[in-house]
Amino acid sequence: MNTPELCLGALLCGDASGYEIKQRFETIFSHFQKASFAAIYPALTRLEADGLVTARVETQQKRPAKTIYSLTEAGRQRFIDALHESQGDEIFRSDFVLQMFFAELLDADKLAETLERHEQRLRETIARLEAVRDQGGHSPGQRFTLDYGIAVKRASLAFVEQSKATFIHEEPEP
Amino acid sequence: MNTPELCLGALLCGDASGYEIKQRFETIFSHFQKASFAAIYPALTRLEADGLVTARVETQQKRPAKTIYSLTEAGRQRFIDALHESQGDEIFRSDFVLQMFFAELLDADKLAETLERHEQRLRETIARLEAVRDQGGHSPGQRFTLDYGIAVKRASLAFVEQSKATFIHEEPEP
DNA sequence: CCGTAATATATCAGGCTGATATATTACGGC
DNA sequence: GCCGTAATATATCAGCCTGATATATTACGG
Repeated sequence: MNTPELCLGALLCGDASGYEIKQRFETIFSHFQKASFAAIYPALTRLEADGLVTARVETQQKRPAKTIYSLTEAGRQRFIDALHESQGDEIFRSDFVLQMFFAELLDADKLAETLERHEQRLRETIARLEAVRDQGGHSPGQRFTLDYGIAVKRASLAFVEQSKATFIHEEPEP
Repeated sequence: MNTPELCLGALLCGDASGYEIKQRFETIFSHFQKASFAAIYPALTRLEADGLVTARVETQQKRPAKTIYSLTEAGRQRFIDALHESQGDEIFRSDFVLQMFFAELLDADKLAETLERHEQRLRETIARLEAVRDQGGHSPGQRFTLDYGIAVKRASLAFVEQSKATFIHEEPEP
């Protein structure tokens, strides 16, 4: 899915400004999609021109004015169509795994740091997803995405923990 | 890591043409990195200009001539430096998870197909990684990347299998 | 003999990221 | 009361990258 289609999906969760759509990418979608402001704002302009969203300006007392976008019925249908046509493609790219591929070229110190840093990031991600899950109020689909993320990250963490012994050989204190 | 740096890594596994480097991205690196021809060829030209690789043309009896690239010592050192400086960033983007997030908007048929298609892809990926692993001859680091991929994909598969019942309600035959 | 696949390189349009810029307000510290 | 930092809100640009497409040659199966 490209950024315009993803914006339609974000707006399915409720009317929002470009800034608020970006926030949705960084919260509810954060573990499986992302988009930058530089992709979102032009996408919204284009979607409005195509009649898939409508825009209204909202002036705020204590904040800059914002342009709120709403899905039109055509926009809603377009997103549902895109969801049905999607092939469910996944992209995984990892510099961590690349580092491990060439583990023999890393200093012992750097290798240990790489593994521990990755472990820590996995723990943080798991904790964050669990916190969101435990807030409750999710649809079965939303719940699936959280539990799926947690299951996968836990498996990664377990594997890294278990592999540490193979790669890190503690030097005795001098 | 950007494409030029990744090409240096690919060349660490032995001299290669642009075409052969692409093949390495599709085999040994396939489960954690990727790059297209349109990124690889300009990268190699640039790396040669920077003295990080050398090029030689090799004419073949039964194939078009190819330009073989070799790492220079500077190129080797540059890659090792990049490996040490890398923050081990990971990118995961999944249209499958997006489909599940909005599972309620999918037809029952499409939802079942989405889950089964994803299951099948996971099984294929696991089988491919296991086949490579079972060929043997890998360094500990390479072995780690294969086992890590297998562990993560198995966890994904187990979770999807277990979740199917929640989302797919078999209609009795009419 | 024909079509398809593999080898080998190259390029282009378009999409996206990361960085940067601008303006406003809120808030904590001193 | 002042200053810096953070959050809100939008916008733009260079540069990188993908997907598609093009070209030429050879191998192979039907």
